[in-house]
Amino acid sequence: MKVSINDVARRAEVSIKTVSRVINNEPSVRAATRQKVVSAIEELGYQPNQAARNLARSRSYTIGFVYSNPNAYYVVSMQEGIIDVCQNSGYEVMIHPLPLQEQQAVADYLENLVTRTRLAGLVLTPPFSEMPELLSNLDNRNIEYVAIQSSAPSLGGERTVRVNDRAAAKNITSHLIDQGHQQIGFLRGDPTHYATQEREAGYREALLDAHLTVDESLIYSGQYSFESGSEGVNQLLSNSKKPTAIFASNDEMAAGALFRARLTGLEIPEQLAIAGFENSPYATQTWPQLTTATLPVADIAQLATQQLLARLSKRDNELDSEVTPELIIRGSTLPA
Amino acid sequence: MKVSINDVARRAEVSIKTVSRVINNEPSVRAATRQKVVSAIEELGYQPNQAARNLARSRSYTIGFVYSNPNAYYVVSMQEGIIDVCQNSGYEVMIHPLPLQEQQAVADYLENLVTRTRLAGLVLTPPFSEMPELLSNLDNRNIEYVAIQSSAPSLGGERTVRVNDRAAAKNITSHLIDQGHQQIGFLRGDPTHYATQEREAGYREALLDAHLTVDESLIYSGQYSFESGSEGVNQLLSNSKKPTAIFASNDEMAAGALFRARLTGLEIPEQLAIAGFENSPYATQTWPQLTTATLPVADIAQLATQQLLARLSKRDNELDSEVTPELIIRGSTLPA
DNA sequence: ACGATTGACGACAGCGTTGTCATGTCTGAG
DNA sequence: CTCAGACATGACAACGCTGTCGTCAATCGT
Repeated sequence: MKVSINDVARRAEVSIKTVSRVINNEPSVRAATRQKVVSAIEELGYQPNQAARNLARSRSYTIGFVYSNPNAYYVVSMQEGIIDVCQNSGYEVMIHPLPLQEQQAVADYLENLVTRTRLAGLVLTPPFSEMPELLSNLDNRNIEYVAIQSSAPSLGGERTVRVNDRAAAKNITSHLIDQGHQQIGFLRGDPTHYATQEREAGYREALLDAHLTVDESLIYSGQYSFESGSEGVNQLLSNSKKPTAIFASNDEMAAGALFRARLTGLEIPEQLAIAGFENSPYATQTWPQLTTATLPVADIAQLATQQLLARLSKRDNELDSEVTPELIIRGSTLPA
Repeated sequence: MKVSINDVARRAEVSIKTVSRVINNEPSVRAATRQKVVSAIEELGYQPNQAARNLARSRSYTIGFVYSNPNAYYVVSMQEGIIDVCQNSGYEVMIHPLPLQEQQAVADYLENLVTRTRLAGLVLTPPFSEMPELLSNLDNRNIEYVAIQSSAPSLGGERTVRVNDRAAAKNITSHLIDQGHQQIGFLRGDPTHYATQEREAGYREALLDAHLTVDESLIYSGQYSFESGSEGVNQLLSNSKKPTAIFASNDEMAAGALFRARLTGLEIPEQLAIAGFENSPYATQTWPQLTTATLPVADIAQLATQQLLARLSKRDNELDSEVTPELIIRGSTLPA
């Protein structure tokens, strides 16, 4: 049932250590010997025991994915990207959804986690990846991580994959302006995410670039949820100055907005153009479908994981670590 | 930085073994001694090294979650439920999304995985949990698991949490009948899931119970996707005998159906009633909202995990392991 | 009051690897 | 043909914990 390195050694008529060398692809093993060992391993169906390796090397080949995200699609895509890279490098993934708490508490929890399980490294997503104290805490405690964040803050220096939400938000807003809109409403997301500020900044920049003034009454603060999108459009439409277009901070809000706007009897996009952000499944399941920016979540996850693994094995990593979401134009802003 | 059991022992002036006893809550430690050790542990911030424990006990405290599910919401809910239980029992969770493959290949992969990482057990979801050969394979190889499945097959005997999809589907169909519908269309999901057959069986049973005949031309085979729901309703409506109500095998299909039906200009539910299954986010994001059955995914996950952990620690588990989704009636079948 | 039991603890040997260092073997330069 | 020096291999001690068993003292029954 359980075959150990010992059995392999005996079978191949070499020492345990030589088997170990073969397993780890170390040099200094004659080809013939290596072959003997490889055969023995195959014949016996030997699998190295991870726990023993971890103990001996006092490090593990498991990384943790830390998140606190209400959005299932995002979480799953992230996981897929991470696993994808890990599987090709012999790493395993442990998931750690965490409730939102004080940075200090999170840091303590993570340190505890890492020392207990000897996690090799962490992949952090917003909001954790954007908590400055948390990151420097991890730095101090010598915990490897990579933080996925919006471009602006750029905390954590090298250990970062940044998403240029601002540029993308600007592109979307500019697209609306190009369509002739002058009164463009903005549905802000949860203010505890940095992405929120970035998307808003992009919105503002686009308006300024087009020499339009920013009307604060056209900005509504929501929560990235369907409900808050719906509520937001409701409020903006009751304004004296009604928007002719709305840019929602994510697709879920945009879907909510669209839902409510159509309830009110508005034609989309003729009477109200609506754009989202993220290109989540929502974007194609509304009518009309949503103009949005595609956040290549799985790509980001892969990039982040590659960067982390590279650092863990002390390889240098020359991968680009900034990603700009791409504009996708659909019916919700462009009349058929 | 790294404090070992040795340091604690020295500090508490006891033997290593006694510290071990305290950590594992073993009896035969005098209260005073225990207290000394506990203090030492706290003062030093000691964390037992999992790898070493795993090696010494030759078993691990990590369970694997094995799935292959296109539905993000389901996957995440599952994970939440599992983690919930695990955190309270000191277990960790490793996720293993798997491509769909031959049962033998999956079994080999899983065995490999388990012997390599010494995973304590597996939580299997459809379709893996419903592959008879796979399950018996795991049985033979002495790999602990719990399989979440529709009630009918009941493979794997005790190691199972069953969802009574059939009863729930029957309830939904009966509800439609109660509303006076006689021509009820059915959108079937991916035939490789057992759930698919169960839901269809429930649909048929309800019709028979009401002395209605099952009209095969009112049954469309789809894929659990939005697109296939849309396509399905399209096809059923082009029938000579048009349905006045449609029961879709999941909410995503129902949303697709609703989307298409409204495009065609039909009033929902007046001209066409639509019901889904699962109570996913889709169900509340359509207009009108979907009548559906709530599959308490997180509860199921918890139940399954509890059962697995109970078995792992050789405790007896007296938990019920069958769950029937509950009917939720909303606007898509009930005029306001 | 005395042997017999029980309870509290420690010594020591693994668990299955890897790292270090010593040993033995081969190669090529002189 | 000889002898560094490079290469190939093995012995042995960790890694940090748990299981087993032995020891000793406190407790019990009679």
